[in-house]
Amino acid sequence: MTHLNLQPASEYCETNGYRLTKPRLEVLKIISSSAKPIGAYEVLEKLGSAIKNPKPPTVYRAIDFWKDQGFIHRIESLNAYVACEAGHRHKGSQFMICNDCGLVIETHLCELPEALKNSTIENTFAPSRWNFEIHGVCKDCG
Amino acid sequence: MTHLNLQPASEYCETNGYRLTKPRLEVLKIISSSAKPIGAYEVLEKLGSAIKNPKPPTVYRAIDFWKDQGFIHRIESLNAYVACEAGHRHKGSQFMICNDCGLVIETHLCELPEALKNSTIENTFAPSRWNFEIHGVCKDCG
DNA sequence: TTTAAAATGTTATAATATAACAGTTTTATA
DNA sequence: TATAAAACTGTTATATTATAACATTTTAAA
Repeated sequence: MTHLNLQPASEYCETNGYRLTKPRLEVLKIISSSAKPIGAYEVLEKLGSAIKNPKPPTVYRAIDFWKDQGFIHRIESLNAYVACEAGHRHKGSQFMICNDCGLVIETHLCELPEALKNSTIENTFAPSRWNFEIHGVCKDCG
Repeated sequence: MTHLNLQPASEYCETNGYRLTKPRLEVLKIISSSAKPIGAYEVLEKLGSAIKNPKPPTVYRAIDFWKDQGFIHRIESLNAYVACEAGHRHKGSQFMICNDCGLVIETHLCELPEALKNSTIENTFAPSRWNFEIHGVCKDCG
């Protein structure tokens, strides 16, 4: 268990009129408890101990819900999901992914880096969301 | 057809002792000719007019080959592939993806942006490759 | 308190990707 | 130039990831 504080999610649902249902709660627990990004079908397996014979749509719905609300992120290069470390909605995500041990470090930027901002302005492109995935080797593996 | 200059790829193979086989050539042609990122199974369909009854592994092998050599990139958030616009190997990719029309603009950075570099150094993480995908709206759609 | 909205349950299937192994083509070397 | 090794392709099957479609249940609102 890395960081299992479900209160923000719970409060968020309360405040915004979303239901904190059992599938949602359990899926968030599973993803938040995972030290590493976790695949949807691994979540599904684990979900089996809280919910009787769950099916893929149950997992994907909950994943989509939390993703939309910014509580989890999808690591595109791994087809896997991680709990957001920031605990708030943000437009962009940055991850450093260790190719050796699978550790993922989320870094926090509130803005697009200048170099990219400049290039988007040059191209007159209006960015709304972004996802940066940096692969490499973490300090323990390096 | 956006930019169908196959000579660099051909020369690259020549120089490095790789074979420019029919499946490789045709797959590169198809991806290079596409104005938008193209999915593997769409490549497979198109490949049917050059090669008799091709199968997924044929496409994926060629895709993996060109990807490894840096001639094409995978857009992770779209499960699709584009020809590299830089025409050289580079450690990182940056894309701006229009959510309206699907246009993808590849931008060229030789280095990680400072803001990210700093955060990787802080975390003592050694980056080797990266992929940045920025979604938004292009000037024609905006 | 019934109605609408939100959410789940369930079955089936779509979309993306790879494993495994036989066969072929090319290259290197004897 | 014969032959062996390496690189590459062909083919069958299947794994992995994700969603469509529709019936049912739960909750909130009128």
